[in-house]
Amino acid sequence: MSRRRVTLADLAQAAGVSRTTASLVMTGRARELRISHDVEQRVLRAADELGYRPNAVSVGLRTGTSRTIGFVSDTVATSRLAGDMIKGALEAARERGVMLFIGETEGDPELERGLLHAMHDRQVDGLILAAMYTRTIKVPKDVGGPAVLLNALPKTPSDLPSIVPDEVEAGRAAARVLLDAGHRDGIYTIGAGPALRNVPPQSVAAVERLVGIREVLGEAGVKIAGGRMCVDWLPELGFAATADLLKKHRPKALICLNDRVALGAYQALGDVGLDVPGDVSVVSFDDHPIASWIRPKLTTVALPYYELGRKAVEVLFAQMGEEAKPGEVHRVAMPVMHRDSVATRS
Amino acid sequence: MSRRRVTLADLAQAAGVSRTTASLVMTGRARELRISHDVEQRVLRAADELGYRPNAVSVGLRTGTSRTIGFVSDTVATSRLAGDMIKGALEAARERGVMLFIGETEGDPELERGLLHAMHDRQVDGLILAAMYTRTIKVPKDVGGPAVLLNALPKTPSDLPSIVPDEVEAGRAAARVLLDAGHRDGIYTIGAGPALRNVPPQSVAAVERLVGIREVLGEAGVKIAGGRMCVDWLPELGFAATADLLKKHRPKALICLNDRVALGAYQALGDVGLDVPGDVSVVSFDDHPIASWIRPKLTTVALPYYELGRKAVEVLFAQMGEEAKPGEVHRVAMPVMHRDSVATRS
DNA sequence: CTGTTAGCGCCTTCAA
DNA sequence: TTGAAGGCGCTAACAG
Repeated sequence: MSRRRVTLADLAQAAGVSRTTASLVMTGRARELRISHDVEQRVLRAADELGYRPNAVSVGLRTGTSRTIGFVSDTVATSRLAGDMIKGALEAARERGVMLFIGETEGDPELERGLLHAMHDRQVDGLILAAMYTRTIKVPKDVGGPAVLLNALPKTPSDLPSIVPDEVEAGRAAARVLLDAGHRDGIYTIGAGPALRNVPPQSVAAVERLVGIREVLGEAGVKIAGGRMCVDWLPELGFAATADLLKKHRPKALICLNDRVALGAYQALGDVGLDVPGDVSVVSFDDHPIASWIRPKLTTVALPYYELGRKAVEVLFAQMGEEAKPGEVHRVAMPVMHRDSVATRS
Repeated sequence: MSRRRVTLADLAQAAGVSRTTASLVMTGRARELRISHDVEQRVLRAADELGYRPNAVSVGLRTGTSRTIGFVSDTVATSRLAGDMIKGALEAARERGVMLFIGETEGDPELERGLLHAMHDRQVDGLILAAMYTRTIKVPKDVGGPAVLLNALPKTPSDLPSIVPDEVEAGRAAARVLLDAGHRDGIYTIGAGPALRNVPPQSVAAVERLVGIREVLGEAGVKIAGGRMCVDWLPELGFAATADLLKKHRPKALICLNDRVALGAYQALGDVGLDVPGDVSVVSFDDHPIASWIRPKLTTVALPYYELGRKAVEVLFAQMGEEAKPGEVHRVAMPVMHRDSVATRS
């Protein structure tokens, strides 16, 4: 018994019609072209029995379309945080009957060129250019065809739409969490700030979060008491920064610029016998898995990875369908995860 | 200026040769078929100038091969731990000039069928069937063509090769770490054990790790003092299990069945004022990122995700090339990450 | 050594 | 309402 795929010709023969007719029926244009109901059923039945499936490669060659999009990232696929971004993209793609190619550039322009070529060679219908952490990227010039930037903004003006988390609003939300809990003083930032220039290099998240924080606090007439910057948002550095802060100050609330930093802060706080949230409230950003693993569970403003991924393919499809507004920036809301690290002050 | 892709015909015309000749040159068979050096150079130059790239879709249709493999997982792509698996596969694929389709089944057989179809429709050259955590899976029967199981073993005998971490050896290694540090008693397991039947359902890792642990300890004439099982390896459950253990016992060493469990154990130990590793040594498995974030840094036997991914495509290619031994199981070594959670006993 | 010819499987005018 | 024919871009026999 032959394992060869059944082709349209096989199907046509089995149904006793021409290939054209079979094709028409299979592409759902039987009604439109007024093919007899009888013939239509015959074809459909034969297709079912033979297990006919159109060869996507052939269709691709013929139509120039592949129902495939490429997901190219610096290293997002491997980022433990951002697998959800792919998951979101994957699901949105599946809903549209589209497959996903993935590739990583490792930040190497040479690799990036190669990948983009390999994808174009395979006639991808569109491209998602993703970054592991939110930042500005240099848009490769050989992006032929529809593309969107995911978790990234173009370094130089570009027509490509961007999908990014709404970090400014997240900053506002974090500040509001503290305000709502009655905090008015003794608020310090860890990881960046308190001034806008004290941010890790390249990090748009840092400045935008800070902007939001300062805005809401400012409106409420509350001053940030101080802060410590970390060149990288790692637990060790968060620990060091917090330990250093504690040498001179007794904070009542910490806004950590992300969860890994917060983990370090927890450790430093613990070392000097300060209780979270009894003595010090902590808010953070990202909603990394550890946020709900550490004790007390961390109240944090979540990075909406899954939604970002979904949105990317939605925008990409809009892009592919009509002409979209060039360079539009889509901001995805960052939800607050209320947990146990913030105490109410009277 | 036309943006149309340069075709072989264009190239042939520009070089003043036939399409065949151009094709021969471009596929590197000029030497073999003794095409004049002069013509070869002319074609190569023209190709370079025109930026000719063969249309992979067309090649696919013609040759039936697509230089593409499919990576299908239950939900590994999104698993924060296992992004490295994809990364490994991605790199090994890139080295071979192959692209990766990815898809997730969410454990839904219906989705799985659909995905497999979609991939076959696109003529993938091979399939990687991956699981998020090591376990036995039901091999779908419509896997036409070469395929390998990644981080999974077939539930019923199958011809497909498997690539899995060498958990038994990992268990041995963990036990040796303790033995080498002079531990001879007061050793408890957390997450599973001490008996082989006390394991979370479905988890092959649990039983294999336990087997290795018991083997080495047994050989050294050391008895496991006791243990606590967790139905799922989560920090909370690790905490609860350890706290419960501490009500009755004073362990000198803990073998946690994975890092998340170990995190919970740390918390429980801390609560009763026990110091790691001063009072209690801790070894664990997985090398989750938190292992190096918590204090003291956790000594753990690493899950070789990256290597697993690489190996999967290596085996897949071997599979595609020659006939491989059916059903072979490839075990990838799990390296010990020596850190600070184990103290030497005199 | 190089060119001609014939498809791979499908879709799409154009005729019948 | 259906069929025949051509071609997407490429490779592989087979001639010359």
